[in-house]
Amino acid sequence: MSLDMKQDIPLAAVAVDLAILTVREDSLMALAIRRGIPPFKGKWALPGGFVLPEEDLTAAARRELAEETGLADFRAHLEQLATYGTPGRDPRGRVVSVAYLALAPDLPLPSAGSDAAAARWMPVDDLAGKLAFDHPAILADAVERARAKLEYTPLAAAFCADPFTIAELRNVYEVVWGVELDPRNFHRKVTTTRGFVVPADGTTTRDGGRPAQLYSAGPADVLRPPLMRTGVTGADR
Amino acid sequence: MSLDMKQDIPLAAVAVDLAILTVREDSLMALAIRRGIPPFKGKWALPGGFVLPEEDLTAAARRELAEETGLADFRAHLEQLATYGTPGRDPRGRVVSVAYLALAPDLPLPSAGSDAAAARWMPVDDLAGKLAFDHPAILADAVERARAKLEYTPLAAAFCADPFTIAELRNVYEVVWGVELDPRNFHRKVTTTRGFVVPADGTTTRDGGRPAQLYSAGPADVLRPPLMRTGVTGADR
DNA sequence: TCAAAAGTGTTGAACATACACCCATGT
DNA sequence: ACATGGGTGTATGTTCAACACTTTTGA
Repeated sequence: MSLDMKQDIPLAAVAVDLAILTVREDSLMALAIRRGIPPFKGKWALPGGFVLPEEDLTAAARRELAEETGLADFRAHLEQLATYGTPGRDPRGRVVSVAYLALAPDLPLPSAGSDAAAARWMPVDDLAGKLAFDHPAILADAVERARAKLEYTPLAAAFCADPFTIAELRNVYEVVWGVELDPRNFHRKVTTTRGFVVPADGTTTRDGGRPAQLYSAGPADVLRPPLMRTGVTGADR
Repeated sequence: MSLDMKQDIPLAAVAVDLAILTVREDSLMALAIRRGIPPFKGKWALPGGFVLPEEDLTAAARRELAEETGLADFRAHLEQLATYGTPGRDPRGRVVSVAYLALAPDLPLPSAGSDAAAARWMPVDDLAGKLAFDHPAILADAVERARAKLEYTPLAAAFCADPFTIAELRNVYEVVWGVELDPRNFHRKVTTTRGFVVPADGTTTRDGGRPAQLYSAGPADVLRPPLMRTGVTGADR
């Protein structure tokens, strides 16, 4: 059953790397680990590791996510980002890395992972020049994907601890996009778009001022209709 | 330098598979090959092959594209789609496949590829139940990606032979989306969106009726501004 | 002359933006 | 009382969808 028995098929190591993003205060952050082993020992990198022989790619990503964040049931959106396999991207040899994008609320400071000397949130802007391997490119692609996805999916809620206020959700957009949004129009848009958010029990004054209604993310599989327009006309949707 | 010298890192074969889509007459088609070698000999599959030891993933995809279509400089849009690595997806052993999506104009019937007994365009709907491996899932993802990308990028032109008429471009949307678009509104929308298409020399009557102005795809790197709306309000763009 | 497709003008509805204004809390 | 943020109402502009109408060819 082994591949190399059949004929001369080149082999490679397969890894997963994770770009775990969160919104903290007023900047977009990513989880970085300081590498405890060569190559690039002592440098910062995205969390990741090799895929086990009988392990699915997504399972490997979930495992790394749990390991690196230190939380067993870390609630986060996880999706495949892209695969990076340029020869020479890893000095150890041919390594093809499947990168995953995770969006997480700004909750627990991760305790140091097993094989990581240190793990911490760092602003993506600071991180761009610090990362080992081709991780700067992976991170850049991750940020771009996240920015784009906020435009046409209700995914922003993945950055918020549940339940959240509309203002907290708005802050996600403002930080990720680097723009200011009108609180009143944003409130209307988000609350009137069916399936985007659903009211939760209670209110909070943690943001100051008048108590704010709490919300949860809408059911994941609910259709999110005119969040986006046709863009080319005439489609009757 | 070999990986297995360092420690026990599991290895896998890395392949690329191509979902090459085109719009023919009135249906969306994909290029399929009839497999000439086991496994699944005689069954239909997406074109693909193993990545060479010192070959970049994109280069492997381009190589396969050229090989399978039989054209050296096959003009087509090519982008990475997703990576499929579930254990057992290939009976020969652990094979991680990086799938690429290609959008091509309906031009030359491909001559049979090297290791393919036959290669032909087939409607994606017919193909769904016929493909080997997990290729039905790959094709489904490819079609979904293509559908989505038409909504917010000027990519439809990749399906058209250059230069093309607005009606031909409209046909792409109608076939890919399975909807009817108003020719008049579509014409206005496409021609007034800056950077989407640029007028080419001459006109044609190949579609019958009054001569139609010919167009080419807009410069790839031109910004495609409000092809999509903010979707969440307030961003001043 | 007629069919067929290209292309323009126009109108009402839907939606986005901007902003006036009121509400409910903590201090 | 007043500062702070939550939330609603409303006017104005832009875009979309529907469709009447004119233009230019081939048969």
